[in-house]
Amino acid sequence: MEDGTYKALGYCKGTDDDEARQWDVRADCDVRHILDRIADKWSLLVIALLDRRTMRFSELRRTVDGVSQRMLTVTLRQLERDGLVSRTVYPVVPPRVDYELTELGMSLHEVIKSLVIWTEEHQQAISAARSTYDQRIAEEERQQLQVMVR
Amino acid sequence: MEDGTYKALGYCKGTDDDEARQWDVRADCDVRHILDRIADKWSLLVIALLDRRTMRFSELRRTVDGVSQRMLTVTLRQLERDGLVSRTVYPVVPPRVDYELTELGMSLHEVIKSLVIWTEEHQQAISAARSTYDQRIAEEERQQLQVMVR
DNA sequence: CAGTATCCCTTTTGATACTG
DNA sequence: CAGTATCAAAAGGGATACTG
Repeated sequence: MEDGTYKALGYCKGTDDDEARQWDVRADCDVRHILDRIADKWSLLVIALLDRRTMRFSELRRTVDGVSQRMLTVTLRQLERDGLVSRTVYPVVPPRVDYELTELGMSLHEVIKSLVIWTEEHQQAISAARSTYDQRIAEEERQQLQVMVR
Repeated sequence: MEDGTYKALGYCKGTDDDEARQWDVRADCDVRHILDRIADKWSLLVIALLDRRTMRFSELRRTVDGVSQRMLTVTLRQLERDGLVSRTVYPVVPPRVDYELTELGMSLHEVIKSLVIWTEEHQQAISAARSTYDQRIAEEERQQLQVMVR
């Protein structure tokens, strides 16, 4: 549960010949760590689904479909910590907790939306590429066997 | 090494009350699986760094900084399989292999570029949010202790 | 309902050694 | 150089039980 301690510090090295490349270049620690969090399976989905309206925990649990209670809780906590999602607890008898995107979260949502849309638009192309690749590999392996038999 | 077998099939359920939500909604298997691949730490970085020019394996290894040889290889293979990156082997004596984005990869690069830029632009905001959150939690824990002592 | 805490298994990843 | 193979360590994640 404790965070703040990052395992791989191998990233953080001084900038050397940087500034030469286009833009990402100074992949310093902060950006990398934030990207790691955002480029997370569940984070991405939660932000993608939390579009403009609040959702209750159970609603998210059902919507994200496949996420365990534990993972959803962990993910939401991280997003809350990063200021991307706000959490509102209503002190009613069957507990009720609402989640919604913050301003920051909404700006990220736009970007992630593009990513999801890209994926939807190109899933055919990717599937096709995979088939082609798999076939090529299978073919190559077959030929390898031929060679070994001789 | 064998792929094609996905662990969690819990995702893939029929569409029920879908179509009601904004856009992600039909988070069917394909899109989810592709997103999982793209929203990967190393994939993201490789695509981000592979901007418009070819790079050799060793160059990528140095640039991505922190990636192990194994992970870079695995990542590049996946990207190649997905048709996002092309791999060119030169049959020279110290082996030389060039990687570059395909058309498909370049279109994805644009989207990922937005994501990286967003991250760069908002890293301050996120850091601030984290500090605020951590302080709030620490404060709450302190108060919890107070209660328990009585 | 919305969690938290634990246990435990699986997947991921890094280190190391070896090869064309 | 650009991998592949193997193994051990670590992180991720599920199942279950319990709580305010």
